[in-house]
Amino acid sequence: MDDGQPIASPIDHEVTASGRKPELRLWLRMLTCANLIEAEVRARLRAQFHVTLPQFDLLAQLDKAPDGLSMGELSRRMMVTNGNVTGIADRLESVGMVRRARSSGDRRSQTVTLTRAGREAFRRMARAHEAWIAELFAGLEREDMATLMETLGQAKQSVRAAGMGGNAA
Amino acid sequence: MDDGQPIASPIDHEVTASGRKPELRLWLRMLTCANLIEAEVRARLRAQFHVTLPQFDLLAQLDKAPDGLSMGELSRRMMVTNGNVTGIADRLESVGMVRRARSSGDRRSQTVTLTRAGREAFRRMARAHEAWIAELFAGLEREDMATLMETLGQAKQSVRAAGMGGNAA
DNA sequence: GGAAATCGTTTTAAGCTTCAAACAATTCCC
DNA sequence: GGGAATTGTTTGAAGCTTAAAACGATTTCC
Repeated sequence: MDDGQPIASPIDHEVTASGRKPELRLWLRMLTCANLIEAEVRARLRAQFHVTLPQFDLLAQLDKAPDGLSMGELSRRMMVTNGNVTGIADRLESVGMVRRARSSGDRRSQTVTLTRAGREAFRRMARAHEAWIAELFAGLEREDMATLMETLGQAKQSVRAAGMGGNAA
Repeated sequence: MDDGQPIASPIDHEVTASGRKPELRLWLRMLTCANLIEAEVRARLRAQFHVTLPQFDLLAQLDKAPDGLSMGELSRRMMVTNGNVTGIADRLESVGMVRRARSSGDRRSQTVTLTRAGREAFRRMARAHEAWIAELFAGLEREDMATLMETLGQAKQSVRAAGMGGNAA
């Protein structure tokens, strides 16, 4: 046989974080938490639907845009590079989940749409996905969820502010 | 020139999340937040130290283990697959940041250690990294940080419990 | 002592990701 | 109208990631 260790769970940076600044510990905890969930979702998408997480993300964008999206628009919405979208769309197209067609107005542009099969498959996945997430957070008090939502919102704002100010043009 | 859109920030799944279960919205918010920070750190590590995030993670593990670690132990601590560590260590070795040596006791095993240069470089990075994180969270109230830390801890527990029960052997 | 199982690591194939460069079509602007 | 800049997409190179298979060394256990 082999010894392969199938699913390697995500990084638990936290074990490492004893005598450090509280910001760092907070970051490591958030990262661990997000990685745990992401790994779980990724594994289930793969096992139950034979799709990768980025593929699921792309399908989700298209599902919300009945008229389809251009590659560039997809790239913006998913917030990954253009080249990245090209590859993901290629694979989804080769499986018949999406279709690409030259846009009428602008011949540079391609419009990507869900095929019927793609939409049906995605709907099934989305239902399951929503249930998984609820399941993963089931151990959380109603109130804690609200608190988390709120404080994460503040964190997000803080990060965006700092990221802009400290970095961008 | 070219048109390349350099840094593509991480996915803001949130825009997409209106009429959904609160768990889903919470998850999307957490993901956005983590992605924003990760992208920022990744970009800064690259720009200022010419290192990738996984490389930084590996160095961090070694820095805390003065006697070095085996490949397998690194893999466990970083919680990624063995093969993954092989590649990251290869690259760090080729740049002279780490060294690999056959273990004395067990000839299957390799012990990876930081070189002097590797350790010095890492220390510089770690200092900067800690400051970046503090900077990114600077907009957060002291109290909110504590709350986040606490509720994220609960979330982590919930996820781990569900991940196990719902999935593993 | 030797076959079988296990363990530590690397390799391989497939996919994701970025940045940068290349191309083509379009728009700007004179 | 025609050259220059811009825009939409793809391609290429490098690195990360996983799962699965391959290998060698070691341990187990008869």
